[in-house]
Amino acid sequence: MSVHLLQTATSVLLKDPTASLGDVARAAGVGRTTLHKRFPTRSALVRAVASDALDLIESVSCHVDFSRDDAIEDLMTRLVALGPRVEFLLRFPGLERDEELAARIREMDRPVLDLITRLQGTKLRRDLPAWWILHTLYAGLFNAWEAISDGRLAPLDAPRFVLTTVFEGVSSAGAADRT
Amino acid sequence: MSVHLLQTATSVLLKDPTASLGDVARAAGVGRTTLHKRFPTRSALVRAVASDALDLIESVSCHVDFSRDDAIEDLMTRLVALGPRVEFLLRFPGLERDEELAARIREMDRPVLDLITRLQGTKLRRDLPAWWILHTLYAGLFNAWEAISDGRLAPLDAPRFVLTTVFEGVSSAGAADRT
DNA sequence: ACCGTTGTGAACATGAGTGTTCACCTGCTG
DNA sequence: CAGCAGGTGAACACTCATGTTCACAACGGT
Repeated sequence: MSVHLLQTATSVLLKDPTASLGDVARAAGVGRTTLHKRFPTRSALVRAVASDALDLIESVSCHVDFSRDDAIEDLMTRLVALGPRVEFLLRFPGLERDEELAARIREMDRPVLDLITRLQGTKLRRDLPAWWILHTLYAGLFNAWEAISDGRLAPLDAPRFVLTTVFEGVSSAGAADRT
Repeated sequence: MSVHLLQTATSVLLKDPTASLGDVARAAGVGRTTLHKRFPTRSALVRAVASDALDLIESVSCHVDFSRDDAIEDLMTRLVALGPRVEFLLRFPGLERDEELAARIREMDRPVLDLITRLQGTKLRRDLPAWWILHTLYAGLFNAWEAISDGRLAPLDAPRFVLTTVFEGVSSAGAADRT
């Protein structure tokens, strides 16, 4: 019930961040009054959607063994599968102005940043800052989600696309030692 | 005068897509009435800003020799320098619903897509679709712009970051043949 | 000095989103 | 059956962005 409401709100607000609460309620098949009862204000709804996305990420990242060297591959594969629910976090405008959410996001990034920094000793290049690599990973996720929702990319192809692109790049030089 | 107005509108609307016309006018140091006189409606302003960004891109891409093999590097380097004015195009929500703008964007993408397809015969990997490579390039630009506006990345470092990351990836395997 | 242009502030009407209340209905439980 | 929790639509007041009009000031050209 309530979870379906959040899912609907996510997709509606993601497609049009200026959508009215009436639009959200109608899309979810509930009355606007009911929506207001569960989320008193618009910002409360937005916060709930974002918080739900963060919960989703946490529930995924706690299954990842960050001590393994292929932790990034594992994490990315799992994140790709989450799709729009999480895309909301990176895309919804003005979300970063909520200090509580921003803090949770930073806290969520920390283990990944640590992992990247550690792997820069072995498999990751050292001439790029860890934060840049992190953002590159996110950008790859973002690309995949967008392509999937546009129908251009099959969900099952997505992890491979993201990982090969981010790790090996689009130059054919890197592709040689893989084929 | 009018160009400065568009620049201000770009940055204000980029920071907060829901900013009111009053906010834009105040940031530009002009009266709201004046803004209304130049751009009768809000959507007219948005379209003008987007159109300005497209003009900017066209003025850059006409200096690029698309027959050269390093055309992508050239194009990316020039695009990175444009910064927020163009970021608006990729970021402002609902922009793709304007069919005229969408058509101009597609038309703008076409020569780049052709270039990518051609280069997939030589320097670009063939196991990824051209559109994916294009979006990966855009994602790199996006990352750079965001990092620059956050103050984390020096504008002069940006082209190198984007190009090495997109072409060679973040894995240290590709970095070996460069160092 | 006159006049057209351009920008400005003030004021107003309008519409939409929002938050709230209320009366009513439904289904479940004791 | 009574009571209660949860959902619903209707109606309301309120706020705010928006678009419009108008009168006034500044400026440049004639």
